[in-house]
Amino acid sequence: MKKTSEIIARVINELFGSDTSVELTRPEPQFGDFATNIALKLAKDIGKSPREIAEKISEKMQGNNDFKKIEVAGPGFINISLTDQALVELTQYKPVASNQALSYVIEYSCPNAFKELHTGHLYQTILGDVMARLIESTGASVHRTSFGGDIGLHVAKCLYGMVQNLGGELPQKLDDISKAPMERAYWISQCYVAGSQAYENEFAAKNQIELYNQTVYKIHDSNEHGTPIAEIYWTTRQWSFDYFEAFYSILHVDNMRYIPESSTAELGLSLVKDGLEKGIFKESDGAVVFEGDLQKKLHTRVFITSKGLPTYETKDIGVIFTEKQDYNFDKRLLITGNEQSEYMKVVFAAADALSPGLESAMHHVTNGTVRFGDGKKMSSRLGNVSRAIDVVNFVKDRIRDIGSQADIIDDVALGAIKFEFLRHRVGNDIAFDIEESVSIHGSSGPYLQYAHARACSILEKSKYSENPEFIMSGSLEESERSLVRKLGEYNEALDKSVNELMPHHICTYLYELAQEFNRFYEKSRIIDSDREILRIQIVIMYRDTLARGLNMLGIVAPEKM
RNA sequence: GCACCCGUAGCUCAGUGGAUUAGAGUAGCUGGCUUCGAACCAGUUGGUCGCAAGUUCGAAUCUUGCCGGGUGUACCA
Repeated sequence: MKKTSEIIARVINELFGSDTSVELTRPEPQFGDFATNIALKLAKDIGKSPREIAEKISEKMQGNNDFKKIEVAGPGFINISLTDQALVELTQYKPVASNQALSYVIEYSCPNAFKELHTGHLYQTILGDVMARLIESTGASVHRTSFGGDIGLHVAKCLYGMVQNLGGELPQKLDDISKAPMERAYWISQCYVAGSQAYENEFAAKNQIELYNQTVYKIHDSNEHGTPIAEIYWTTRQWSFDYFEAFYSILHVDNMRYIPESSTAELGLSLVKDGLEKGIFKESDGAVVFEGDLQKKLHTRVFITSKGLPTYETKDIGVIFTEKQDYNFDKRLLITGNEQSEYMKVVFAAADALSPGLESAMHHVTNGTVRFGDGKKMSSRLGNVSRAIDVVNFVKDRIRDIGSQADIIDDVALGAIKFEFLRHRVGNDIAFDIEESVSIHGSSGPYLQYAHARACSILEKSKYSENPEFIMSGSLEESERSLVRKLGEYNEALDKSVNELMPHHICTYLYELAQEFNRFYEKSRIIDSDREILRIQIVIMYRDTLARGLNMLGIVAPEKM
């Protein structure tokens, strides 16, 4: 594709002396393999009719070995058909690792300690993992981080609930709780709910919880481990971290470094106080604020409260600089829900004021919220529907019902969940219909996994499947050509996903690819056909492309299912 | 009030740094398995791309104004 666009650019330069980059699109197959509207774009500058320009360009392109046919269509589109040989070459193209020297930080998932992961975390963890894979594919070194609260009111509420549950500040009683990370997390979350309710309803509890809030800060300040309440705090905090690890491993996403808020508050606080002296921050009603700017569409936000406590803003400043110190990132990608979009603009602007240039190195991607397509059905079957683990288990059960082989149920269930989340454009809300997501028909993870398994099964039956070289003699038949053409588009879909940080392009592509294969398969006999050698080569390319795409999405491509 | 995001077929979504005849899945209807895995394929029904104006040879896509939905708007995280 790049090669073709360069050829056209050169031709334009020779004809009209202007330097332009030529963008090619993939038109309907009947119009050719590539198309460009460059003539229409040039018409104004050159002062000739688009059609005339297109004719000249196409004339000059004739005779190139890669092109079978070049036509001018409509108002001045140039439609290009490649030779079969050139089409096959496109499938061989490998993208170059262009970001080898760059250091990336990508922060996502970000659950609070002492809480369970909900559906939003599930989505974001999957999305962030794929974003990281996409960036890794360009050769950059990627550091995955997750940032969350291990201090604050929610922790105090939880501590209160735990103490009630244990019958006092009795850390030794924690031994009676399950050893399993998921069950421990469940217990902690139950305590949080109880503590939360007590906070709302009981005056004495509210006072005690506010005391605990102070206590937790003190525990950190003095690194206190001796008191019973400190012991409960440190132990269950670790349980929380263990639970995160356990959950990420269920999802088969790479481990990330969890940066707790307690470790960034101090750094953030000192940076903001420095900034206050430099006039970056201002005092207002006893609080330290970053003043908004109507032009830049920033609103004013508090960084240090009038009581001297750091807000989330300051902790976020802390984590930015922690990551800068530890990884010296060139780019920092942050993924959060889109409700934080305005908030984060302010934090980024403040960070940039503290260290000029930082803002341009940071990029905030916001994801939509996960809604439930059929709320009624969900809640009756699942109870608490917002828990991530319930969604995972539900999908596993459904996949099991369908009758998949036991050893790949987890892979298929995860494939279903991941694909369902990833096929949507990032930023849009996701209507998660759980029944639909486990569907094995249509645009789904299991459909693609099945497609892969089927290709593997065909290859197993042919004696030519070990042949690594693509040998082409003669020309491609129509159904072969359509599939080869589609195979060549993988790299374009990947590039698009990387450049836009939009994984759904790969999803769309893989589904189209599988459909194209199924059409080919209906029409063309493979095994025992006189074109078996050629067709097997195409199936190999197909299987590999499918596997590469699925792996990029963090989905296992099974050989059997 | 102001700011940001969204509005495409009954439902779920692609397509939105302009382009040839708006596409998929799903639901409905029809046809195709003694044949390489039918978890499939083919055909069909279904759309004034929220509304209106503007820019252009050309707008789902860009601009403006409305309508509708969501979110955010200083001491919670």
